[in-house]
Amino acid sequence: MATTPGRPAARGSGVTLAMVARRAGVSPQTVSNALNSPELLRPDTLARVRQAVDAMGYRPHRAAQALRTRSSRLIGYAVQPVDVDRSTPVMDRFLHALSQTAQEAGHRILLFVATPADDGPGGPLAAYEELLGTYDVDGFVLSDTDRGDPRQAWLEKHGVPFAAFGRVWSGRQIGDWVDVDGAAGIEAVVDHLVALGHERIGFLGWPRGSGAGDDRATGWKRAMQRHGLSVRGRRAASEDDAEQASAAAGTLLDTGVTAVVAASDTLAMGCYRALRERGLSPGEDVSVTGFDDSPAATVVTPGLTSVDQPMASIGREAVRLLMERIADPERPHEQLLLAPALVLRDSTRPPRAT
Amino acid sequence: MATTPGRPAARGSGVTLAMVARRAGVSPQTVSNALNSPELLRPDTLARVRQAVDAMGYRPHRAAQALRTRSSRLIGYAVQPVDVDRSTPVMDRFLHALSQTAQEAGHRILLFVATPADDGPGGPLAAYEELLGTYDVDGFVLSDTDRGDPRQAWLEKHGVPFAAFGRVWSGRQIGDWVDVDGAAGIEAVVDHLVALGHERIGFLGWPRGSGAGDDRATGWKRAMQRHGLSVRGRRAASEDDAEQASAAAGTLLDTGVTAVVAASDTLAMGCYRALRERGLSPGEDVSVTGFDDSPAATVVTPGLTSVDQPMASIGREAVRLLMERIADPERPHEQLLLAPALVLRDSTRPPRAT
DNA sequence: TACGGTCTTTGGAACGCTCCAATGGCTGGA
DNA sequence: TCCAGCCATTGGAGCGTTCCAAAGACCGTA
Repeated sequence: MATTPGRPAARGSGVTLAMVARRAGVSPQTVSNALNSPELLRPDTLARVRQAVDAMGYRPHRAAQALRTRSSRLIGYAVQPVDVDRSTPVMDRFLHALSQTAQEAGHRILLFVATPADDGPGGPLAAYEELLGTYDVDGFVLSDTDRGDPRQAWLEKHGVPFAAFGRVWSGRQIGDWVDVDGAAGIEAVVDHLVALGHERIGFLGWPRGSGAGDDRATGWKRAMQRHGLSVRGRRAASEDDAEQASAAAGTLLDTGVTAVVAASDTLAMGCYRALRERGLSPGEDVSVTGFDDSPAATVVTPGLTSVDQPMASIGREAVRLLMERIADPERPHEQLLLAPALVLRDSTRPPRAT
Repeated sequence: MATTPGRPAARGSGVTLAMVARRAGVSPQTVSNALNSPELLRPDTLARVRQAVDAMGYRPHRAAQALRTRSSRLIGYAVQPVDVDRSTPVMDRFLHALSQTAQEAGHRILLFVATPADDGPGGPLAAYEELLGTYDVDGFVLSDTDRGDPRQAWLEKHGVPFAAFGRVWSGRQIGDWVDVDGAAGIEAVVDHLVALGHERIGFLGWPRGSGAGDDRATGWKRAMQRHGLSVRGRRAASEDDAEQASAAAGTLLDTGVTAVVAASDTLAMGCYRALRERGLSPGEDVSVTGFDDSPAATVVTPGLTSVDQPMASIGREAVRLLMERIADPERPHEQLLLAPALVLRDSTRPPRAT
């Protein structure tokens, strides 16, 4: 009679294990077993307990479980400050996949802010340490891993389970990660352009030194060489900003390229701008491609051919890797490289007849 | 000696209140007081306890605190499925502000997925109910509130603290919320265009029925009337999709408008497309404005004049409202309307000489 | 009827913290 | 000297769960 079944009180049912036990005529431990190790119970007892559980709208108290089992079933994820959104145009999709998968595995995502720079006491790891110190989380999902990122090594050293979106860019590989094969994505782009008839294909990237950026540049170079095409003087670099990119793209265009492969959608947009400033039409006069398949790619005219990172799969895999690591800290590391997908739009067409 | 200060073990210090108490020569309760109600202690005792705390690297165990105080210090936030990203182009900023503010107030954000549609058992509220039943969260932050959204009423009825980003669009106002004054934002846009010399200003919105969309349309109408300008036949509508918007924008352009005010950046991009299809130049031939100041607005050519929603402030205020509601469930409701900021770029210029 | 073995259920304690009520020390006034 | 009154501190219990070890039920066999 405590609560109507199917419509438990919102704010915690107020029903405890002990109450259910009394009603079912068993001990609290048996109710606990009914929920956590049903195979231990005799079928009729199990049925009786389950009925009591349902009738009373019982829900276990997470804090009590966490205290006893020393596991919060929470996964920490650091949200990046906005001004570092360089490589995070589509993080919504990632976060959703993370939450969804975690939830299906009985866990949830806990957000926290961590300054990636060394400011704040204790450096960039202070926030991670804090969460662990209070037994707040069972592990972490990392993203935006960068060259010289201290996090993986630190977490591994302290025996903390984690899974990263992004490989380790310098030194030996550490821990479990999923990443996108950026080089392969760019190679697919080049192959596509070559199939259309392009030969003078430029690359507009970021300044050397960023892991993902150099990876993408490698893909371009590799594909060009595979097709026997020259890369000399066909490469320009700019920060990830449309205005700056426009200038860099200009120098590329002046070399007479018929297509520009950009390392990000933002850079590609800079290329659009450079073309328009010259009275040229993106797509028609010079083909342009981006990377990320951000909302801007769909919305712009002409639609931007881009490389779609499978964010949902990445999120799913990251959580899976973490769950397995938590279940078995000794298992061998797993490292996944996912292939991105080429999304064709109007910005890539056969070159103008020369 | 348990742990080196400044470098506590990562995985929970392993130090408990009782250990600190023993070392400081006081009772556990006194240590607890030192941390939670320092004003109760004699200064010298406080100092002694604090020293012990620091020396041993003590951190309270969140689960134990949560169990005893019946408060998890967690705030639930439902991440939207990606395909419903209509009004969520810049949620990253919002989430960051949420996390940051919550963290400063000693709370954290817990993500969960809730299908907004009625699918799944228990309808759209099942996920909220689940979180409450297990005492997982102290309250919720809502976003993407829509006409007929059942959440506010349900939460209020069950006495659950919450704060919404978005007013209640139908019926009486419920609970605490922050929202952006979309009408005012659009009015500012119109004022700006009028100041440039425009008179034939069209509005490209969403189909009637969405709260935010109708609000923005109202702003346009109000400003037009204030300036004594006609709105007849100057309004078109489309789903939030560049391709569809392009068609709708075309009909507007055919009426001879010199400027188009769009209800979103995506719609504005559709307008760019319609102009280009007609061999016209956005900005030069027809001024265009958007709403959201999404990344696309910066990146596109010409840069899109848009209305920036102060996502950081919204997130901050939402958490503040929630914290105050938790602290005092009886306090009168607070409802905030924040003014968005006009961001001028190259897409708005004086009309061509007629 | 007694007995070893398996399967099922139970009792008690413990996780680490904070609530509540009560203790003891101290001061100042009668 | 004694006691009321205040302040700082303490003891004990309990939040709701699961761990561990042990008890009981039940079976077939001797």
